[in-house]
Amino acid sequence: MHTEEKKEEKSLNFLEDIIDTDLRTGKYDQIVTRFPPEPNGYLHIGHASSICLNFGLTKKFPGYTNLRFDDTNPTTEDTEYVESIKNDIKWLGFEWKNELFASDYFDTLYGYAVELINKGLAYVDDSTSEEIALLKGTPTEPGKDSPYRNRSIEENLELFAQMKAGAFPDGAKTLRAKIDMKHTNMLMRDPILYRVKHAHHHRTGNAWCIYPMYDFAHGQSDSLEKVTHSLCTLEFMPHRELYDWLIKQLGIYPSHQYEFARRNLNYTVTSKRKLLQLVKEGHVSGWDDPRMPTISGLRRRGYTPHSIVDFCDRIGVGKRENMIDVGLLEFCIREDLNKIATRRMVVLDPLKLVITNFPEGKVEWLTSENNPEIENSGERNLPFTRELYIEKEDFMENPAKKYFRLAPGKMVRLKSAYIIQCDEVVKDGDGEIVQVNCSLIENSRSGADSSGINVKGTLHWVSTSESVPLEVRLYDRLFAVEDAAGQEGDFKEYLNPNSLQIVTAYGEPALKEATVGEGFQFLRKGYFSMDRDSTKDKLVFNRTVTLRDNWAKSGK
RNA sequence: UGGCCGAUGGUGUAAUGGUAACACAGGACAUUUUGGUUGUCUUAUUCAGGGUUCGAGUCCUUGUCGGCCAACCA
Repeated sequence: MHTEEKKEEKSLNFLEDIIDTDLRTGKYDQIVTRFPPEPNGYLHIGHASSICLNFGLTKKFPGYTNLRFDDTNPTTEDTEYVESIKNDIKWLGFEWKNELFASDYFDTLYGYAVELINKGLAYVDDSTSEEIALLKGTPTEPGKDSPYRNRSIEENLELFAQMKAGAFPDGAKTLRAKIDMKHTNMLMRDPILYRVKHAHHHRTGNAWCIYPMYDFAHGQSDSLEKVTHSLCTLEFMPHRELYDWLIKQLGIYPSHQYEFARRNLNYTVTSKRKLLQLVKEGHVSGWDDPRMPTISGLRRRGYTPHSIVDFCDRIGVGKRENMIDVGLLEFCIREDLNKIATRRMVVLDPLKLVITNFPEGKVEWLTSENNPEIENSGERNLPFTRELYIEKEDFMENPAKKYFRLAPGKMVRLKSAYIIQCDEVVKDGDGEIVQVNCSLIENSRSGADSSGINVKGTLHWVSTSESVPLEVRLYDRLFAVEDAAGQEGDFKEYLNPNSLQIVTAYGEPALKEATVGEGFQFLRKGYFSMDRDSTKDKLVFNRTVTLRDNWAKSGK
């Protein structure tokens, strides 16, 4: 109850405000939104924001959301993308009312075009692409009429029919709206409605050789579906005038377009074109490479749907250019995983530690909690042996001030095990530390500690003999700069060369039970997710995100 | 020399003419068998000038800065 009240008190964003007004004034009884991806790439975090917006609105207000594929350009689109898009939306936890395709409307759209011709509002243009561009003018200079602009309705009808029948090669003719070549909005300067494209379409096959342009498909599709609020990003703002013009001339259901600012994340790029380039040129392993800001990449990285939806809620929606700190995304996944991820101990960069007063060959089974945040999360068994691995960085021969890990003569606790004291440092011929010898304090076992000793540091550890080797993929940000797309030159020059580091790590045996996609907290190291590359003999884990680390932050 | 849109802490989002708020990030302390978590405290904000008003982040105006617009892409 109380939380619901709180929710209602939360102020509305500008779109909710519009909808709230439309509903209260009785303009609509319910709203209809749609998520309209083009199936020419995988969905990314920016799309997630749009999905949360469109579907979120119809969760909050009466109405529903359709999924509509904007598949009007057969040369770039593919069913592979259709499937991945559907999968990602479902994974995020949203359900669409109707699954639709702009290509379902090709017949209707053709009819609309004929209607415009009959009204003297469209004509067939023989100009080449270059000629059209030339006559179009520039943002500061008006355009000029095409010499084909005043063909008779009959001639236009005949030519358009021939275009459809396949009488002309690609690019030979277009159908254009007849609006105003001097219009200040470039999109109103006789926009192209249809182009000739002898291409196989992923759904209509070879049935068509002319395809509608975005502007002649999107608004009409919205209208046919009775979409009330058609949300798109800011760069489509100039299209709204054409959107409204077409609806008015055709006299069809008046959907309305509203624009919001697309979300940009720093240290990555969110442009399907650029992401496709990274995939095609092999800078990443695929669309779902864990470094990619795609939904599938984030999923493989170990992000949960909840964390992504939460992130989208937190960043909200606005109308200004923005660059969101990826740190917020990381906060969201840490917060989620902290509550749900099972704890395990894994040493990523091993240093051998010998407990000199512990018998050789003996295995003592200890227990440790699976998740301190969950009351009844149970515990698992941990094998403790004479030889252990600890993290290299958890030992310093000459400790810095305020370093409370292991150092000569110092004591630390081994998590869920004993307090140990460092007695001796062993080095190789090069002076590298290869081993530390310690002794354990007799009465200090976790849960049965009567030693009375208090130590500041607690280290994670694994048994050298009982642990399992793991491949661990340590991911870092894809780009070295915040805004790679906005830099001079090729954005790929700014890729972070150290975005992936692969190490062999040693994990406690309980990790053998892990399943693909399962998320863990590797104690003191971060959150990790088992990768699908794992086999029975080789377990692979992706680092989702590190833990917050105040010690590292303080500069050590 | 055009048109359209925008400008609130470092970042993102609120405040709908009436005390500039929330989250993240930053800092400090406490707690902690994870330098995690948690708790408490804290730093920092209305692009600039002019106007309307008892009162302006909000309205008007000028300027500045930023974004978008000249694909047979969406």
